Amino acid sequence: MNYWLMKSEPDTFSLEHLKKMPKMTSPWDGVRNYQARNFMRDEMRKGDLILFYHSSCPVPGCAGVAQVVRESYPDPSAFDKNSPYYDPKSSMDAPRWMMVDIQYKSSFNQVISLKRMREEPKLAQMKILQKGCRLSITPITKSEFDYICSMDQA
DNA sequence: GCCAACGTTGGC
DNA sequence: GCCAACGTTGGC
Repeated sequence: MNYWLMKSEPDTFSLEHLKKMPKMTSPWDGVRNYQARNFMRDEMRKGDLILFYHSSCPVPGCAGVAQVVRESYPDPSAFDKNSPYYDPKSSMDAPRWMMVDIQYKSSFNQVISLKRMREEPKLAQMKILQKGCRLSITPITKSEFDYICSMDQA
């Protein structure tokens, strides 16, 4: 099993939005970055656990946990001319963009802020903390995942 | 709103 | 294939 951190802007799609969806599942569409696509296409497996991270908001940080429930398939928003994620270079025959479906698991009692994460030497290797990292999906280790979950009790 | 950092594009 | 220009991300 793998562990991931996935960023979302809560104004657009928050963990609460995911929780309120029927069946608490949602397609993770609109990713238009090759590295992030490759992670979804090649490495994400059903059952993988996800730290759901809120970015571009008053308190950026980890809001809770979600899980991969469907492995990668073509992102239909790339075919939709009316979608902001439309990409004319992606076709049904040769889909360029892939996505997965994720499901709500749990919310932390309080957001584990980016500020707190930076103060933890054990988390220093996380890509999200590296200067200039803009990747919306990054792999994390089980120990990083577990450690952040444990910070919720502290 | 600013701006550093990064990915993508496109001319050559 | 290089690289300058551009657009986007995201913390502050």
